[in-house]
Amino acid sequence: MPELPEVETIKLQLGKFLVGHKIVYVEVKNRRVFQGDENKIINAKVLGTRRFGKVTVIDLDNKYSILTHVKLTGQFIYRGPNLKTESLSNKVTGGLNGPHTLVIFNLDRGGVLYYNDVRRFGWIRIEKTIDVENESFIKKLGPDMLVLSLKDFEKIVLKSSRNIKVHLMDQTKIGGVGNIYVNDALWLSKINPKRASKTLSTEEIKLIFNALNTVLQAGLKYGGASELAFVTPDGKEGEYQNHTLIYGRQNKSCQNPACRQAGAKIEKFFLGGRGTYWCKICQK
DNA sequence: TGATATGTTATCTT
DNA sequence: CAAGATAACATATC
Repeated sequence: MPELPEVETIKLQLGKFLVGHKIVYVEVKNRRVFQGDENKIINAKVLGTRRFGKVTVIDLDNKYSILTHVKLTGQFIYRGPNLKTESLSNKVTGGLNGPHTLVIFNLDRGGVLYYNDVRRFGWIRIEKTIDVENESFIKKLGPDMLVLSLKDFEKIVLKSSRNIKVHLMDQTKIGGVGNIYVNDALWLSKINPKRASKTLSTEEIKLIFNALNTVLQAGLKYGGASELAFVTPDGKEGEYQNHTLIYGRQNKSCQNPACRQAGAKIEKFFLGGRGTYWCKICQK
């Protein structure tokens, strides 16, 4: 879930809800997840939000920024005056201020931002705004898939002999692409996930490039995929999990009519330790 | 009980 | 040294 569309959704909603709020105090319940000195952000006002790959950045008016990566199960949930409805998905693990709530940002005017994370893989860091782009993780990121040109994409693809699926998910090569959307994009472009990157033709690379943009835009339109733990900062779920093309569809028919006619079933196997879905009829 | 889970990284291997 | 492969991180759920 937290791939480019999910993180972009987090960025947009946090921007909408937090801008103008002042941070009054921060309760840190887990020191591994919250790295840095929370006192540096007290009394600071939120200016805006940015995204680098799967990292969200919250910029403050005192020259500091909050950087965060939600990894697999991190959740940001806002409650307060900028919210229209206070609905809360039951996917919010442990509820608000529950056993999995690791950080609570108390804001002015009665606003609160909760960070929940069941598996505690995610992190929140405090950095000077001027240092954000030199932060170790962000510095290593490849160009963001949403702004990458076809020409640059082709160069990146042709550089590796690994299978195309694992290569596309390498954040140091391209920022933002994860397992759900790469599976769907390779199905849409009719390319076998096992194909060695550098053996792909210019035509095939163009198909993958267009397919990736198509599925990422679909993910954005649906507010992300919530089939596991992802929830949006307004406390709701995304809908992309109900619209996947091949992800999660093992043993079901391929959605391509010709393959369905032939009785083909989606196969699941592992590539780079991650679940990979493949129709052996149409994905060559 | 064992397999699996959207991400990243440290640590081998090649 | 670099690229690639694999296990590990912590915990819940099926």
